[in-house]
Amino acid sequence: MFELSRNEILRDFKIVHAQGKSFANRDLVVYILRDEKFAGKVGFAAGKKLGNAVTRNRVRRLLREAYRLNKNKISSDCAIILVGRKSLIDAKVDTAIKAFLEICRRAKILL
RNA sequence: ACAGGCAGUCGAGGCAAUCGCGGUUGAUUCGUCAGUCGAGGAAAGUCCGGACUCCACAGAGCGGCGUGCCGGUUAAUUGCCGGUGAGAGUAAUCUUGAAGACAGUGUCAUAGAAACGGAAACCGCUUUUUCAGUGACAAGUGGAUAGGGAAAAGGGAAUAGUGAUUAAAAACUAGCUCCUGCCCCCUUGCCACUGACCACUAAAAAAGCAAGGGUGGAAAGGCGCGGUAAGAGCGCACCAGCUGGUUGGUAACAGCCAGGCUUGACAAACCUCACGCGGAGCAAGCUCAGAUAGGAAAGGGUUGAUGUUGCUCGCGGACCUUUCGGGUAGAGCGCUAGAUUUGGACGGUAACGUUCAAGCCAGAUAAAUGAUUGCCACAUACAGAAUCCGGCUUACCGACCGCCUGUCAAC
Repeated sequence: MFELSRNEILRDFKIVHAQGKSFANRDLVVYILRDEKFAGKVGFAAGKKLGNAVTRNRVRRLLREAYRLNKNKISSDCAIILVGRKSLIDAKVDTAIKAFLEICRRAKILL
């Protein structure tokens, strides 16, 4: 029930990024697009500003974990992109989860 | 013990539980379940070299690029190993971009007289000439003085004669002697003036010098003795360099002998010489599927489109460019069993090679290693595979092991 399989991974980043609504706080940015075509898909990103490949990998894994543990609290009719920010580099999973849920509440996609 | 040098090893700290990810194997009631493997020494920078793929068969010349002591090693290299020269260090050891500067062209700022022409004279050293000064001195001229010689002249005494006769005297004459002594001559010292030559000093001119000073990164082999007017490889000894011979070494080179005496640096300036290099790169490239779909229009094309390297040749030989309107951007192969990993034996100083045994050790494609909790020694740097290997370079917390050198102490 907490799995994250291959076909849940988003491929069409450009469409979601361009057409989706964005929500942000101190720790992350979330793009949300309600579309049946991409329903239930998710993508994770970390820009080059965050640092080298190791730190970017770490941020992506944090986002992945935050989504994985909470995906059943979210409506599955939309595509989501999570983008990490600098404050997440040294953060623990708790802060990422808090930030993610806070944004979901604002976007009204919580079940 | 301290100081130093060389070479190497480890490194998401480990364990447990729960949730989760990629590959793969097996089972399956096709929902899943179980097993197993899963980032690095640099995965990095992309600086070299290859493998592999496509481009005639990978070709020729010019150009271009690279390399540059010698030998070896390798698939190959700007790598590595061994050696030589030079430099640094007491030493172990380290550094080295190390062909050619009498084939040519060029550069050497500032300073300095002069920066490669066998050049250049600023101070300086030396010779000659001219002029001036100083000193010393031969000599000359003049002056005063002293001594000597000679001696005009004067004077005195005595003598002789005349007088000169009886006897005498005055007077006269004579020479000798004595005294004074002009002019003249000689000598010594003194004073004044002149002063050849010599020495020194100053100036000017002409010539010689490359020793010394000074400038500079560098001043035309170094240093000493001789030599010289002063100097100079001008001569000699030693050292450095060059050329030739010879011995050793595969060679770089080293040793010895002889020679004439000597050639600045820069080639990471152009250049010369030798050797090497075809180009593009896994988004290479191949296959399948799919789309009204092997579209349409214009232009150029076998008198050569286009490709092959920048140019020329040679080779191949039918498409190419632009615009319009669309479509696909999915899957598989390439892709990980290899110049492979570990261990041993043998050969080699070594790099490395040969061989035997055992093993399989990431293969993703929005891209897999994470999260939480607890315990332990409590502390983690640089950092994340994308076709693969061999090197180089750079980054780095902390630790460990071995060998070697020097100093001190003890024996």
